[in-house]
Amino acid sequence: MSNDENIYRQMLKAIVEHQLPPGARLPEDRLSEAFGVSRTGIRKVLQRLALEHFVVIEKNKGAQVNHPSEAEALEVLDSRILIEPQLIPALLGYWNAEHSERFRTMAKEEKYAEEGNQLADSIQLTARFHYELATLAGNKVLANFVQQLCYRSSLILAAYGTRGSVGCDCGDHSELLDLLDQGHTDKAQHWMSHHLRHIKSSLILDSKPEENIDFQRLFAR
Amino acid sequence: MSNDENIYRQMLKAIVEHQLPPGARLPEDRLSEAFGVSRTGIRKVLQRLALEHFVVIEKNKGAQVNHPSEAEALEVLDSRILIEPQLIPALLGYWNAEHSERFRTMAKEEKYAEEGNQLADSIQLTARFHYELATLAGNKVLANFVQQLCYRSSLILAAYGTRGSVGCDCGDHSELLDLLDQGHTDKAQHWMSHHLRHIKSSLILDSKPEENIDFQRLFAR
DNA sequence: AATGAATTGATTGTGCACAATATTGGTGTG
DNA sequence: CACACCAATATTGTGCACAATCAATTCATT
Repeated sequence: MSNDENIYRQMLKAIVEHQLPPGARLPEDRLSEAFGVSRTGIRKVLQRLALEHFVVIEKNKGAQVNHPSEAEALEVLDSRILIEPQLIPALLGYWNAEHSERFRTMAKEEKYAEEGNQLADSIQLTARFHYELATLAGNKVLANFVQQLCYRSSLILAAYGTRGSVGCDCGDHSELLDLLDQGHTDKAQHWMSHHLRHIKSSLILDSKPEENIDFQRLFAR
Repeated sequence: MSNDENIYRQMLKAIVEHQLPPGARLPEDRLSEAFGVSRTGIRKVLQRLALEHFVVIEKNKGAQVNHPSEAEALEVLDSRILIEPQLIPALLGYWNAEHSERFRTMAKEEKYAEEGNQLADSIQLTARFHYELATLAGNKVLANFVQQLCYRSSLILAAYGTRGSVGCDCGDHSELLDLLDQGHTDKAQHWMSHHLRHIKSSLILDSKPEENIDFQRLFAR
């Protein structure tokens, strides 16, 4: 694996696992000495992360971990609600016992990680479950997009999640696997939709003013 | 607008308008003197275009305009087929006479451009119609993705399109606007789906070996 | 004491130079 | 003549230095 790619993954991992909280500044000097490369390589990685909305770069002010706006948070979840259930029919065309086995293992590990309060593992496994499922539908373009949305969801949960819950409390992912094993397309789609809506509605949107506070309106006489 | 952004747009424009054909090499030196900036700025733009799949960068070999594989072409169209019709319900929630007016103008310009064989304008307007419609659905995350898919579709048509047709021959976009004006959600969704499937099926997939040409087989005696 | 200007320090933006790598054409040898 | 090896050229990869910009503190003035 190329060196850039390596740095990229480490930073992405740190962000989605909530090691680097939303809003954390990311000075190029510090990072360059941490990874032992020059600023050139760091900038490349930061620009990529910025395009994927994991960091934001302000001109002449540098990069910081993106703190998603409420609107962005809702839109990411809505995107998943629109796409992921739609992938189930294609997915079921390929579904077999081997896949079932693999995902059940993953769901178990995820459950243990959550029960054991292993935040990082729990986050990774929750995201992986969703985007590996998406990958099985056979469309790489969509699968990559879903993967990004899943990682962005992790970041969103860092900002707006109920502390302790990094994903879904409503039962666990094995319920979906049961439906897939039984070939219940409609029910599986419905489950997925409900599942994502549940996550969306569990976000704590306390309407912090965020950016661009409108003082005109706030202090209108 | 920042200088980088300006260069980015010019290059993207050149690619989607088929000025730079799929497979064209993009040497950094040449570009840097063309735009009057150093290679640093060019590399930044090229890396962004690579992430968005408009160019491909091979390590130590530089960048060239992406020549989408058949699989990629089909996946991009399938993605649009899955997403765009689903945006119609949300879209209709905001639809009004003003929008209708704007899009009808656009559809007319598009028609003239196509009849006048103004390839570049025709391509731009076709793409814009779709992604501005997507924007109206109110989800920026999805709208941006659709926009990318539309531009990638332009590139795909450069590689696999029937010469002369850069979009849709099955009637034109004003048909959709009629359905939207009448508030026929189902019919509008169906039209969009049909429209995109038509474009997909019009691709000429002649199974060119593409990359990694198997000369063994090609010149087998 | 409060306000505004100026200086300092830290950080990012950009160009340039050199190192690393791939490709092409040539050269020598079996 | 065929083959392998080597050299030359062109192009990309990476680090570094300097310029530009921003934030904060200090200083001067009223």
